Amino acid sequence: MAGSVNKVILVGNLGRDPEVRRLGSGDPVVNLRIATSESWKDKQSGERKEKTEWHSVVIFNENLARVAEQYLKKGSKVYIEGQLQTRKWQDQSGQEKYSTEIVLQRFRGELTLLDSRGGGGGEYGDDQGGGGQISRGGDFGSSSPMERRPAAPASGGGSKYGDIDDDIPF
Amino acid sequence: MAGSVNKVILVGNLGRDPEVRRLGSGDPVVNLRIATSESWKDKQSGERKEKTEWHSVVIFNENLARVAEQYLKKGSKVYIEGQLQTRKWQDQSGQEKYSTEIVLQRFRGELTLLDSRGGGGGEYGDDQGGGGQISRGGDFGSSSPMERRPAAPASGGGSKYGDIDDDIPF
Amino acid sequence: MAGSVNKVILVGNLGRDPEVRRLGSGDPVVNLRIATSESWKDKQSGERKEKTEWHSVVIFNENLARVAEQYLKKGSKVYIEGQLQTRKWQDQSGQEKYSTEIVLQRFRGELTLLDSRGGGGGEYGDDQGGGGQISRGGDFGSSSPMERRPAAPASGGGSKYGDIDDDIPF
Amino acid sequence: MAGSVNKVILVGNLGRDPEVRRLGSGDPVVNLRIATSESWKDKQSGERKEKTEWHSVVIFNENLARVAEQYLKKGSKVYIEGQLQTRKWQDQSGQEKYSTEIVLQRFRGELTLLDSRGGGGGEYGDDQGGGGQISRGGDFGSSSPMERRPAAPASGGGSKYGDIDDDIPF
DNA sequence: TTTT
DNA sequence: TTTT
Repeated sequence: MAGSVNKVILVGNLGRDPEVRRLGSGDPVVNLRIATSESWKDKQSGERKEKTEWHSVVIFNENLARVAEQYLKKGSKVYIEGQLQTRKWQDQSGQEKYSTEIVLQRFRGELTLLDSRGGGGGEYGDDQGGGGQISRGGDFGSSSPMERRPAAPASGGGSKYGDIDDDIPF
Repeated sequence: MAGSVNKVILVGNLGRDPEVRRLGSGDPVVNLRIATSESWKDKQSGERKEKTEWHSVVIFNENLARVAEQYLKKGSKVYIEGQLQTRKWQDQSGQEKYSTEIVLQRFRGELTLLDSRGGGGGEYGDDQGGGGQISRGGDFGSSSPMERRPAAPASGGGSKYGDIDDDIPF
Repeated sequence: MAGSVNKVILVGNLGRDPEVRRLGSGDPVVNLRIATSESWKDKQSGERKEKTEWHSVVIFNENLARVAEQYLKKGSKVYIEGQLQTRKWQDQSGQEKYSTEIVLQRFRGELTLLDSRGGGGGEYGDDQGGGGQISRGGDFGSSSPMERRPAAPASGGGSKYGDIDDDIPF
Repeated sequence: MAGSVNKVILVGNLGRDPEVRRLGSGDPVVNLRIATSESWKDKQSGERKEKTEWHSVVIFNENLARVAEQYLKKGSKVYIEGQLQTRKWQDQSGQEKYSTEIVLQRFRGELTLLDSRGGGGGEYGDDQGGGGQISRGGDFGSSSPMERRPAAPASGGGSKYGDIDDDIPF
C-alpha cells in the first residue's frame, strides 16, 4: 500500500550473545534476542510486579550486522529500530507456525549501543547506508554548501564490506 | 527491566471492520487488522513489486477503543502507536501457538485517523488518559501558568465512559 | 488539524542538572538540556568528526517531572519522548525571539533512565497517566479478563501527587 | 556522543507549496512548512479549542527532495521522519537568531505521502538510500537466501540521480 | 534468555 | 553544557 509506515523502536538488553549466520556472499546476518520489561505496583496486593517481553531481531543490514557481531554480547543494552515481519514456517512435525520478528533490512534500520561499559557505546544508522563506496566517496568529502551542514555519519569505504572503522564512532 | 522501550508505530489501512468484544465491565476491546506495504522495483526483472504485511492490533485503552469502534471501518487509514506483545495459546488440537500483537494498553498508545473522507480524520491520544473526570476537571479548567501552555487534548467527563465528545476533535 | 502527529524521540545525556521551577499549585516543572551527537569519518581528511546537538526539554507531566527532579543529574543518559513546540518571547531589548522545545505535557510523553550507575535506570511513561488515584484505583486492582493481560505500569496513589513509589520500578 | 538518538516524527499538512533551492551540484534541497495540531475541549468554557504548531523541514536527502518537489503541494498530508537541528543566523540588523528545523540528511529520513487524492500516496524511505546503483544492482536482483526475505524498496539506478521511477511506488 |  |  502506498502511504504506509511499519516501525518498531526497542530499548532493551540482549538475553544472549548475538547469533551470526553467514550468507553465500559472506555477509553476516545476525539474530538478537532482546528483552524489554515493564514494572508496576499491583493495586490489590501492593506488590511490585514485572513483566518481560522477548523480541526476536534479525539484522540483514550489513553494516549493522557487523557492528552487532563485533560489539554486542549477552547483557548489552541497545536501541534498535526496524520493521515488523511475520513469516510462516513448518516445525519438524509439519505444523504451520508463524514468527513475528523485528527486521533491519539492507540499508535500513538503526542500532545504537547504550551501555558505556566495555569501551563505550556506539551509534550506527542506516544512514551509513547506501554502502557503495563509489557513490559515497564524493558524498562526504565535498565542501559543497550542503556539506557545511553537519554531514551524516558515513560508512562504506575501500574494502568489500566498506571500511568498518567508518562505522565505529569511538 | 528498568530502562526499556517497546514501541510500534504503524500507518496503514484496515483490512476489515473493527472487531469489538466487550468485557464484563462493559468496556469495549477492539481488534484491528492493519496492512502496511512496501513496493520496490526489482533490479533483475525491472518489475515493480509489492509486499504487504498484516498486523494484529488490540486496543484495551478505553477511549481509543470507543473511537475505533465508532469511527474506523474497513479501508480506514490510521496512525497507531502501541507496544509489542507475544502471547501463547493453544489451537483446537492442543498445539502451542504464539501470536504477536500490537497492544494499546489502558491509558497508553495512540490512534489517529488519517483519511479525510467521511468528515475528516480525528486525533486521539493516551493523553486523554487517566480518564477520571475528577482528576481531570481541574487540570484543564485552570488558568495557572502551565495552562497558558497549550493543554493536551482532554477526555473524561460526565458519563461512565467520559464525555466521548471530548475525544472527538472535529 | 485532525489527523496529525508531533513526536520527538531523544536518547542523550544531560548537560547539566535538571532545573526545577514550581507552579503555584506546587507542581514541579522541570527543564532539561540534553545533548545528542553524531560522529563520522571525513572522507577528505580521514579525520573522525563529531557534531553535538543541544535540545531543550520541558516537563509539565507531573509524574515525570518528579522523576526527573529526583533521579536525573548532569551526565545522566535518558530516553525522552515529547512533542515539538515553538514559543515566541522577547529578550531584554524587546527583540522577538523564538525557542523550540521538546515538551512533555500533562499525562503525555515518556522518560526512561538509561544508565545503570547510581542504582539503576527506571522506566516511566505517560501511561502512569491519568493520575487520579480514584479512577486508577480500580484500574489496576481488578482481576477482570483485561487485567490478565499485563497491566501497564501504574502510578497515582494516596498523596496529592500520587504515591511516587508507584512510579519507581526498582 | 556515542549512543544517542535524535528523531522527529511528524504527520501533518503542508501550509504552502514546497520551496526548492538547487545546490551547485544541481541537487535539489527542499524546504517544507508543516502544520500539526491538537484540539481539546476546554473544561472551563466547554469550548472546543485548537492549537496549531508549525514546523520547518529541510530535505537534503536527494531522493526524498525530488519526491517532495514532484509530488507535494500545499495541503498535502505527509509522514516525515528527520532529526532536530538548531542553527544560528543573523537577521538584517545583525541580531543573532536561532532556528530549529527538522532535517532529512543525505541518505537519511523518511517521507510518505498520506493523501489519496491525486493518484494515491507514495512511500519513500532512506532505504532507497545509498543510491549507488553499482552496489544496489546486485542487492535486489539476487536470489540469495536473504533476498527471499522481502527486499526493501530500492532506488538508485541508471541516471545521475538514480532512476527516480524506482522511488515512486505507484 | 536480559536487566533492575 | 553531556557523552565517547
